Amino acid sequence: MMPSWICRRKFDAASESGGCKGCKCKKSKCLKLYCECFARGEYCKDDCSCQNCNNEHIYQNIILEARKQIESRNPLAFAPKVVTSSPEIGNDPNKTPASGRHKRGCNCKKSVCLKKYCECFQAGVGCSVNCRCEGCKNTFGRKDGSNSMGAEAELEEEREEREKAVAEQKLGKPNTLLSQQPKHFQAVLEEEMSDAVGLRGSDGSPMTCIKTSSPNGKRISSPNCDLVPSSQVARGGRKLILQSIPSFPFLTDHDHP
DNA sequence: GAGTTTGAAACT
DNA sequence: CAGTTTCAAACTC
Repeated sequence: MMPSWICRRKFDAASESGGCKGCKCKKSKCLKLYCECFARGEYCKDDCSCQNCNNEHIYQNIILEARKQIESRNPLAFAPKVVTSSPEIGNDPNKTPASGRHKRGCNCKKSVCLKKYCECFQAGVGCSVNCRCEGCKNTFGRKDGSNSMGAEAELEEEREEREKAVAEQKLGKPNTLLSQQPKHFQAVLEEEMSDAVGLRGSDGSPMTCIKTSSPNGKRISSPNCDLVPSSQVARGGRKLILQSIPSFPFLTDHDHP
């Protein structure tokens, strides 16, 4: 039987779009971040068509080992990738997920951040200064914050592009683009999120959080930057609260740093 | 449905 | 740690 907590997206946020389709892993045994289920902190499920899957309840120990290994490499590997703004946005047509940002940013070169290869676009958020993308055209927001055209024309163009992109996504497969992040991975903001998720102050100047960058350009944001300092109060008195990140339930019980 | 493209993740 | 390989999703035909 499948525990009810598995793949909540299937039952709530993505219930309309069928966004949670399950993985199709063949070689990773669903024990690496390549596996979407594993990466989300979920067991594989009936929808999956994976092979040699070890991401099942009966392999708890194996999963635990795999997680430890991955976390040893990147402690934030299972942290939410995207910090979205408050849930109410989903109900407000005037607001978009672009208010959120992908924490590590993307590294797109050819997709110009207009396809779901782009993690930012896929999550329905704009690119940010965290991104190292080339030719960014992310319709949810570009990393250069390009409002150079200024004004409403730009906004209108972006809106059209976004709608077009969303429509295209919807045509073939169910669109997960705008689906909510798993609720257990969702960040909640009190008041409003600062621009670019704490990367900029209200005056647009860079925040003081330190971003480290690893070789090959991959960045690992500092915990202070990602999770907001202990005060949890960003400049301007805005407060960011990351909700708990319970991945595999059995792991959260006794496997927590 | 099969094959290709893409970029993250993993590896050396 | 920079470069390369592997991987699976997204995409195209």
